[in-house]
Amino acid sequence: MADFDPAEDELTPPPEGTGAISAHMTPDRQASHFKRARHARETEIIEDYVELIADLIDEQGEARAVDIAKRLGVTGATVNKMVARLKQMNLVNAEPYRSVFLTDEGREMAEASRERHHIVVALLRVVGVDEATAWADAEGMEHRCSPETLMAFKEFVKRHKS
Amino acid sequence: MADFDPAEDELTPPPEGTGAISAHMTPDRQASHFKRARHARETEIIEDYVELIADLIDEQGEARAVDIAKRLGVTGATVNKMVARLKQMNLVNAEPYRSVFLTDEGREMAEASRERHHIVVALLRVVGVDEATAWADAEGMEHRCSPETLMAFKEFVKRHKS
DNA sequence: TATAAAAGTTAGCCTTGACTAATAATTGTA
DNA sequence: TACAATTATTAGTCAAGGCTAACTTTTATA
Repeated sequence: MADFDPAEDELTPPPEGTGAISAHMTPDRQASHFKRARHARETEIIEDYVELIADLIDEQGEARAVDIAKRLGVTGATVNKMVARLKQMNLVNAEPYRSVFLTDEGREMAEASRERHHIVVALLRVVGVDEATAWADAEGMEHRCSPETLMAFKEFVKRHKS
Repeated sequence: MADFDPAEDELTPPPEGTGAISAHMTPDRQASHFKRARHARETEIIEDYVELIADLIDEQGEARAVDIAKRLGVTGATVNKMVARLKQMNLVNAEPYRSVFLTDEGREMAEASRERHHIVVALLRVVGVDEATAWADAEGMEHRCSPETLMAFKEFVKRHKS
């Protein structure tokens, strides 16, 4: 978690051939894409936890470790460790043997994440992906879309739905 | 790398509310989405390496560790370790102090990966994402699309490109 | 052809995010 | 209320994928 420097992350202009290098796709620009991807991998787990905690609170009034574990398909021990990390990041409040709550910051992240999730699902639906697949694939794609892409998705969906 | 069992990966039908649980989105179905996502995270690095090696071979006739490192934005030591792993997976052939070559299996993976990459870029372009952003975002999204979604993208692009 | 520069290798360390197993606390119920 | 079941915590392990530093091999050039 210390690999991605937004300052050096200039968006890379397109190559011309197969996906290969060109005058525009220099090695270090390509490197910045990969750094961006690595950074996304690191943050998406955090976002998944936070979004799920928000869902549980909304549905059941509280987010218990055991439910988080069940829905993520991991063990309670893993959840416990992760919650400690989220707490340290000031995304959740958690006391021993009590369920987990979101801080303002955490809720903000959850909302943002959830909105992205929905936009991606909507876009997939519009381009013809069936609903089940859309929900399955959105889990993952949502973390890799820049604000620009999400905005484009939103606009596109608005213009094309129904 | 031993978490995802395709056998239990039934696609999850959609929920109805905010993204929350419903009769269709049972906890273990949601868990399978997250397992799928974790699996994708594990394989995408492999795919990035393999695709990049293919690019380098096509462009320069060979893939040297130093060039791989430069384009991925990692150190040579990291590349070395990863190449050893790729070799063990029978995706590349590599001899000490020589550059890296793809096995048939590796080239197959590279082609598939590259094709997915291009489809995603094309889809993004069609829905209005600018070219630079499309290339940046495709790095990452390409690994998270199911065959169904890619097929839908392909069809959609075919129907909509100017 | 020496020798310096570049590239590759190896060893050792770190963090993340999983796991299991053992233990402790809480909760529900007979 | 006591006890059983559920839930949470802690400790220790593992593999992946990064890193740096030291060293070796190859390549290029003075």
